[in-house]
Amino acid sequence: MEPRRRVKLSDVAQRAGVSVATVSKVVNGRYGVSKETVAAVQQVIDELGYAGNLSASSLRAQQTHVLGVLVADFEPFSAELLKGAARAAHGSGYEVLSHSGGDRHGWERRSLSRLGGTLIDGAVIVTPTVLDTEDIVPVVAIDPHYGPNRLPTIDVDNFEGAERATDYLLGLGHRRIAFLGGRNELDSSHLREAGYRHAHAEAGVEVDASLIIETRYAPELAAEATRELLSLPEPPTAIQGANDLTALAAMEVATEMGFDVPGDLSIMGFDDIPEAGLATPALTTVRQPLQAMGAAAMRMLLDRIEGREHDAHVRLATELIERASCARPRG
Amino acid sequence: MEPRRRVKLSDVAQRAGVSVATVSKVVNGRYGVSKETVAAVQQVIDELGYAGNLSASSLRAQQTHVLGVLVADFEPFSAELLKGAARAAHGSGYEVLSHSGGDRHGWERRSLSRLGGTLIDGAVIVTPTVLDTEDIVPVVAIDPHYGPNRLPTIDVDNFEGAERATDYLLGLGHRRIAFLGGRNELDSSHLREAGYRHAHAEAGVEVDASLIIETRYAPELAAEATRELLSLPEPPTAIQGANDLTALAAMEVATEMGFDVPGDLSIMGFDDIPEAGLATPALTTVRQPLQAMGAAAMRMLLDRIEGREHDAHVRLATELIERASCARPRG
DNA sequence: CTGTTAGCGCTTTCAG
DNA sequence: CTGAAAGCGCTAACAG
Repeated sequence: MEPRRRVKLSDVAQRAGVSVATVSKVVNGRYGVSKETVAAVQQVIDELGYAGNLSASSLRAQQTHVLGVLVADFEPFSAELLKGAARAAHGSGYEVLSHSGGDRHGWERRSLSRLGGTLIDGAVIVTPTVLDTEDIVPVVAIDPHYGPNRLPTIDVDNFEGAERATDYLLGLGHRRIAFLGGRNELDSSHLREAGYRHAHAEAGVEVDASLIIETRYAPELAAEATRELLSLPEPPTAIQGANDLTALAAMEVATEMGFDVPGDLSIMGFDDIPEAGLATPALTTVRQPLQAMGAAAMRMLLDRIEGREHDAHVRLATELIERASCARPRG
Repeated sequence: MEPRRRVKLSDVAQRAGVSVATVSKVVNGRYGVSKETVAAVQQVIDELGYAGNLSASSLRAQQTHVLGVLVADFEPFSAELLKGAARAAHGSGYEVLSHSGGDRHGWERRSLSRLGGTLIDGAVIVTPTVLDTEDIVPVVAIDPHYGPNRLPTIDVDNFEGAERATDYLLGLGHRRIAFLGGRNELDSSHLREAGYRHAHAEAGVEVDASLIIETRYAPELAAEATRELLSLPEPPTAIQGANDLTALAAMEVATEMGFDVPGDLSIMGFDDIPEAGLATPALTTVRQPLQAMGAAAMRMLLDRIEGREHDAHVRLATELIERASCARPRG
């Protein structure tokens, strides 16, 4: 079968012997069309398998009943959030469309400009870094740059989560704990490092500054940093990653270099993406309830759009998930 | 800051003192604009943070450089495929947009009609059931209804994968193996059941027809079926699910009912979604290389669109992943 | 109740 | 090299 032409409103109109306006009314369930006409038009719609063109209708209509989940990239973290957001949208009468803006700076603003106002009626934005204010359409942020800001926000207590993780390592007896930082301009990243430092301070353990390296959440940089760390005259006995992907990269390098995890080196993550539990050894980490966060964000967006009251900021609890990548240091 | 108005092409044109046509040319890098004009316009674009409206441009232009990944729903299976597809699109010059059509019948055709031709230049469609032919825009199917059909397709050998899984159970000594089927109208589902039957035949073990129940890949139906199965006078000693979600639902019910998995009952899945490895006990299953399948589909789509030669059908290998949910039957 | 008309924001001939 | 004008497919007044 040759690539078929898309069937459009005018095709339906012509076949049904009515105007496009009438068909449009039928499609959108507007009043002011006789039962007979509705039936006749509907019949043709079914025959032809007509489904409205989203670009065209969104350009003209004020609402599309499509909500966006805007992410920098489809990686495990955002994929989990997406699952949760989609679940929360079920039965709401809204469809969900997810757009990956590509990692470049300003992706969130760009995505929003390109889709907002026409294509989507609102958006959940995952980890925006330059956007701190409502813009074009209703927006809810997950784990944004500046912590609770002018955007309705879903996040977790990053400080407390990281602190607890460090405490755990300290409690195991570690005294040289490296920290593979994220991106310092990100609030969540900053807070995780602060939690790490605070736990040390509380325990009266001094932090060796050379053990803190910024890896920008990039696995390659984390791998490189780990190589350096483990080549030190006095290597750390534990590595805490600013997120799971970072920790997992560290684990891979450590294993390659012949270190036994957790025998020679303990590794701690943050996020609890599915890959964390699947790693060998399974990664001990701080769980963010990602799907619940995605769902909460979607619910909040729906509340905004439909004019319901809602909190401006929802903070969910983290949980330390003890698996197999941390143990007491040797000796 | 009050909800800002979207900045449009005409705003840029006005501010730069040129026509919209000229701005459009600059935005799209068309020839026939003087260097000075380009620079001036570009400056205004940056100042205003202009980013073209996707609906509008897609309506007029023949290409959007956006590719769709069309799914019925964002669940673990499609989320994995999406990760792989997105990875393969990196650096291709195409953005990816994923749309969840909602589970209703005909979602794939509807999604394609709504987005195809205007919004997206091509699509990867996950598990289409009614679409078997090219339509509007280039399409690649992952695990479609009718097996290798007229659509370029990515899949795995479902028959062989299921057969191997059943063999494994048979090899462990199981003789009463229940099969929680998927949707019989789906080719992959059909083949998995056929593999299950064939393994029995080869081993000379008769299949008890009352042990085969169609659960339509719905966890609730799988749960119900499991309850019935385990209430039988002579319950099965193993349950093989048509997919992981089904198997996981069975595991949950079995555990609730006081059965020890794998002590009293072995459970086998299919797919190896992340949740399979994370379950307790970890699910033994047949792995489909989901991310690789998503990536292969995206590469094939890119090949089609850019006019490169490519295979019409790529079949990837499955692998039996032995984890902890299967053991020898008691006695 | 139905059709005509005027755009939505943008791209693309086609004149100037 | 630049701009005026004609739509892409659809919706929303507004007449009839």
